[in-house]
Amino acid sequence: METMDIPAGRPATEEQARAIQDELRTRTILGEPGPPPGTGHVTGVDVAYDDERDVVAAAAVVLDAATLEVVAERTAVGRISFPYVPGLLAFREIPTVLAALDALPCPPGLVVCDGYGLAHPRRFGLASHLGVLTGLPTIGVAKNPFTFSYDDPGPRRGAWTPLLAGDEEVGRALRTRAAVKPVFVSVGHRVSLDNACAHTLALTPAYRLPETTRRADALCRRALREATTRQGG
DNA sequence: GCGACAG
DNA sequence: ATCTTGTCGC
Repeated sequence: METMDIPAGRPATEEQARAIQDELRTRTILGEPGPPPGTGHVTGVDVAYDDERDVVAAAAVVLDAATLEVVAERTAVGRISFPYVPGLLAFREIPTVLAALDALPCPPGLVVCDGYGLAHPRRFGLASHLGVLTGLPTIGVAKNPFTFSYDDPGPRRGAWTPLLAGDEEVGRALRTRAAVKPVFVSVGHRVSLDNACAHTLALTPAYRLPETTRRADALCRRALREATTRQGG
């Protein structure tokens, strides 16, 4: 992956973190469609924590978008740099995620985040933040609606409804499995909402959550277990 | 002021 | 996110 040219700056306070979000938000690109689903690479990133031991492990798993087979995977381990604060998740996850992405031996293509992008109190969630820092196309696929509202989509796979912040559409509740709770898709950087949903459906041939997320989740948990297991556990 | 609140 | 046993079902 290429080097980032934007100062990330680890905030010391929540106030500083919000100020960084407000500044970086102006660099978000929302006018591009993004890569077509089913082509190139699609990469899942996820993070696992051991707060007790102050250890965090991130994973990046690159899939072939056409076959969903694993092309490459890397992990990174570090210390926890920020507490979990709703709306400031990126500051907790991104340092280690960047390290895992940087270690990849091939271009990540589209990056799928476990969380939100535009659907965020200041319209700058984890996926937006990661996209701006790396320049890569990113989307967010979350398991919960956070503070946003939505009407339940129809029962068919592919059905969706707007995810709303008041009257503003910040994402979609998308049904990826028939009659199963929807996922919550929002754009990060350089991808349209239509395309983000198409990618999400392409990544969910068998389960509610994208294969990228499932692979990255399993891998970062394993990395965390191995990191803590050979220390003091 | 109180509760809710991505992971 | 993480703490945690069994259990229903394909």
